[in-house]
Amino acid sequence: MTADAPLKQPGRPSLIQVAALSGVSAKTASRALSGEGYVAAKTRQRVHEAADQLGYRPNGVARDLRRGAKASTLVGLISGDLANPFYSRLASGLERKLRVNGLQLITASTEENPEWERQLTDTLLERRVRGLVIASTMAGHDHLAGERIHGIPFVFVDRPPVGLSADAVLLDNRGGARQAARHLVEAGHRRIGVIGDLSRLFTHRDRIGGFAEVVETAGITGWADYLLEDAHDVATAERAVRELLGRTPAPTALFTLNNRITTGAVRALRGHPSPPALIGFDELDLGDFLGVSVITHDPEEMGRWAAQLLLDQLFGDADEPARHVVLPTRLLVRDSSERPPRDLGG
Amino acid sequence: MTADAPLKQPGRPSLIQVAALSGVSAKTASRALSGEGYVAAKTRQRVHEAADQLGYRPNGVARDLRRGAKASTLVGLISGDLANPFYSRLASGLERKLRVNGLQLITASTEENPEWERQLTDTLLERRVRGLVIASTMAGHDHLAGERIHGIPFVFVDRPPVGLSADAVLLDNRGGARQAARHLVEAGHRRIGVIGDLSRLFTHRDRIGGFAEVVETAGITGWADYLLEDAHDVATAERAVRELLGRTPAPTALFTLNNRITTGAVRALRGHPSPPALIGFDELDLGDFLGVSVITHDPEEMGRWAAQLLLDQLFGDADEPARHVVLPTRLLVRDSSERPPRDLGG
DNA sequence: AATTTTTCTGAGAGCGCTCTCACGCTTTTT
DNA sequence: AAAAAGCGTGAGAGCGCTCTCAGAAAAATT
Repeated sequence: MTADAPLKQPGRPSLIQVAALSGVSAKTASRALSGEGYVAAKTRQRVHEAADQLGYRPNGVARDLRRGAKASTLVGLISGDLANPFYSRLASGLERKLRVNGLQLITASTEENPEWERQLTDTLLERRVRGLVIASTMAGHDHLAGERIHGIPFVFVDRPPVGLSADAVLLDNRGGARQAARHLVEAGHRRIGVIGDLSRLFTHRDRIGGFAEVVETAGITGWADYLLEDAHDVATAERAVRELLGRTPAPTALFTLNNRITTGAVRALRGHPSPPALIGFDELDLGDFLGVSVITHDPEEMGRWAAQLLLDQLFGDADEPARHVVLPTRLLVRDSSERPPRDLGG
Repeated sequence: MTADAPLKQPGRPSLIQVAALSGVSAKTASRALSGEGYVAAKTRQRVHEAADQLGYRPNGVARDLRRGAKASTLVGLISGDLANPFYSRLASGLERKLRVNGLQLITASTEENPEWERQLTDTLLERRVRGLVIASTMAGHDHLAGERIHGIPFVFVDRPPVGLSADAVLLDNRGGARQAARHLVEAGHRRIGVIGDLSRLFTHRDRIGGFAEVVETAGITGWADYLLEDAHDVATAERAVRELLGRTPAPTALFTLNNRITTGAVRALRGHPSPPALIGFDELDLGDFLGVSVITHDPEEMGRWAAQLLLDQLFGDADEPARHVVLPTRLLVRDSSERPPRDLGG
């Protein structure tokens, strides 16, 4: 079952056929259907009837080709994982702001696979979407270098462009991690387990960097022994946390570097007699309910900003230099981080 | 800031220019870049170098126009709310199955707004995607009547087509609701609060229907007094549950008709001295953790089936009649539904 | 009555690509 | 030696639409 099977295509009616049936020229039919220019009322009606009768649907591909990319109303969002509430909220903010400006959002998921990301960006760029918003999982973006000049604007979100100057909306990952670390250190924790996502991701490295700053300033050495990386899904994170808690001495606190990992940690800590303190990056769906302290931020706002930058590129001065927007994070203290450090081991 | 601002388009290089730069005809350049047909090795290289130098990117719109819709690799998914884990899991199953068949998935969200759904389907159909998967929020689908014959295949998911014969993948909503109702009734509950989504949604009506069957057979009258509808988001659901619990007599059990509503109920029940039994439709993110009984099913499987039906339409016999696939549900009993009915009132 | 202006329509070109058809060159087969 | 087959390339058409340009008919102005 491959792409060459015999598929029959009865052929859709074209504008020409609608025009023929209603006894006018193609251009007049076009005018009647698009509502542009002068068309006599009864001509318009005749054309519409013919179109309905034939089941005509305009060919947007041909229209786009003729009009050029600037006519398209589609904006693409490429993200790693749509199931992640962070991205779906970002998409939601983005979509709303685009919609009020007459643009439609379509999204595609790469599942953090650079090869698929490349294929998807290529497909969308070749299809001449109006603009592209990318949460990239790739190490470099040289292949996009020509795009900005050549017309299709794009904006990076969550993760910055590498080897390329382009608009971006980022989070203050470093600052957020510092807030979390400071909170734990000030509560007296010295052994803090850190569970991170894919180590190649920029956000991840920045968060570890912020954490490291604070703990090293506090004179804590050997913190890296309690660092586990590449826990990309909930199950892996859960296992990583169990592993950390089984050590001697065990960490008295945990810092989980994104929402999925936090979820895994919550699972691992369930029913634990003396759970370590816990603080996670990203808000959690039932975070308040579960009493989990988090470094929170506003994904919708990130989406809105991405839309704004895109709109500026579309309708503003094309010669503007690339802009970076950095959004703040906020420490939200709930129960989970208030557990004092109890020294169990050595 | 509208769509007519002065936007400068330096113009992207076309195949013609690549051909000119490398001293060959357009057709040869096309062959060299697409890797099809015979091209001398050094000609191919020359063309590729010229393309790189100019920053050439093929115009997929023109290619699609020339080749016809059958060349496209894009399949669209239109759903009500991508942030809902049900849809994102569905999208995930769909995407994977499409990908191994060389197709790419793009998704668009309607936020349950029929007008936007219409716009998005139109846009995607006009852009000649290869196929369309729709979780429709519309009351009728006459406007799609011509599509199946005219070429672009589509599959309905979660919600059936109305006024139209088309492939669909549905859930056994009625059966699932019966399971839930039976479970509660057999535990002795007589006053069961039911909180539902938008009453116009097919899934919703079917679930209420299944519930009604069971309770009426059990001789329970007046159940509709405890039915609250149109709780489309978590907050509304939470309020609805509080309202129900404040009544005299209060319901001894709750049946929440989808995951968002269940989440709202969990919130409302937090810290309640004697919470009613609870069972929800759809699995919950931390359902096992929270101990919430649910009617569960497999959204990924639904996505895979949708892909299968689409592929069959694309590569199989075009004259096949429309098919409907109904997927089973399963009762998953956890703590929340084991609370016995205690009579508080009347 | 002659003019300008407004309303309505159509012929023809062309967006950028790939397809059909054709021609020449080289290598292999009869 | 000729014919047949395999390679490598290009001219020209056309996918379905909208644009430019232009012309005719109707309405409004002098």
